[in-house]
Amino acid sequence: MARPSLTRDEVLDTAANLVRQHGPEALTMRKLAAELGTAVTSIYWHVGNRESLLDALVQRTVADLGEFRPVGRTPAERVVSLARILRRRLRAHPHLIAMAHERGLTERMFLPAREALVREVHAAGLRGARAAEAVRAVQFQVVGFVLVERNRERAPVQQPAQETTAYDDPALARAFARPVNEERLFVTSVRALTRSLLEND
Amino acid sequence: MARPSLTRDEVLDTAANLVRQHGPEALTMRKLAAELGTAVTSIYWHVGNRESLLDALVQRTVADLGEFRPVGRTPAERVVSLARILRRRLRAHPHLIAMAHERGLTERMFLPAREALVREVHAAGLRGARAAEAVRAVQFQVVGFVLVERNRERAPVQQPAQETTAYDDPALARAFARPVNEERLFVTSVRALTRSLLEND
DNA sequence: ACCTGAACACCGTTCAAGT
DNA sequence: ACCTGAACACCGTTCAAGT
Repeated sequence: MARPSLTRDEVLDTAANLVRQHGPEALTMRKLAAELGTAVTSIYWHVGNRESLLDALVQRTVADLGEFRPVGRTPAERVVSLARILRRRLRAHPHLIAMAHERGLTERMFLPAREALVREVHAAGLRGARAAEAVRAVQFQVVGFVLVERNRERAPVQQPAQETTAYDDPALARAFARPVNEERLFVTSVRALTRSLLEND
Repeated sequence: MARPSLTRDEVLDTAANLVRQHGPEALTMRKLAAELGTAVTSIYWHVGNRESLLDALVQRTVADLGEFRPVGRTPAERVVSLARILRRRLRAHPHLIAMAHERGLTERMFLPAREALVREVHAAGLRGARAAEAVRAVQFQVVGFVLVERNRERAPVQQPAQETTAYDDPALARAFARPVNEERLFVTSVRALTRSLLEND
């Protein structure tokens, strides 16, 4: 006993815990079964297979990202604030990003913020296809940035990358030698992109 | 016989072929050994293990990306052209992007283009830390975009994503319903980012 | 220096059988 | 409707033994 009846939610919860603590590669059907105190095969009845289990995990997490309340006085400022919120929320689930990416669910990750972004782009005076393109540009930018950034974190040695070229610009060489300030680079990038996109020329 | 002596390069070549034809997940040590006509364990002598084999594959491919010759009259135009070249080269190796990413080698992918980018940013009048930041912003943008884009291609059903919200902008709703024109979105994004970054204000 | 087969410790998944 | 154990078809890797 001690196991009244296995539910799909229980499977998902336990799986989510395993992922949170040891990463997605540690989530094997057999370990999960052990954790749940059931036979491996029981899991299959509830979630189909490993792939759809991970899919479900990603979807649940993305759905839980919460609401997006922008701050700032101009639409551009508010877009930047939305980007920062989305980045922070995604980074709060360290494994989500890679998991969603590996499962082809990257796009899902920026859907929660889309509505809020549309509102700001509208406020800036863009409509129709032009507005949609601006929203998509920001979405690709934010999610792409977070993907690259997360990747750098778990990157290996981070070799100096044969910094042979001198560039005739010592300050630039020093800047490249320093580690990247990601928050700063992110804000600079999003601000630069947004400024151009929201210009009504 | 028929196998005079196994070399590291031969292992890498055959592995690269397997990946090109069937994707990285099809590259198992056992299949590779069968393809090579050797014992599985021989491979280990030459390349260490599966992980470093894939690392070597990524590095070799990235090193083969070739030179970057920008076109255009203004630095901004030339930066955009560099971004397009890099994107095209990366997309020419469909599995490279995901492989590099999964291995924490994402950063490697944009090193070949860095030197050329620095030149243009210098030509635009930026120096030092400011120039380095502009280069990095473009690099993150390009690689992030390609990551997101590649991911969308192998994405599942591409569910309409509960397009419940009406937005009060039918043209925008239609734009979101249409598939993304990625080349166009890419150029728009890079151009927008570059324009702001290269402004000397 | 290079190659081998056997063995270990894992996987995900299927399926017939149980209650 | 739900759970089980046994079995299948894979993996990557190690290691002692060969030449």
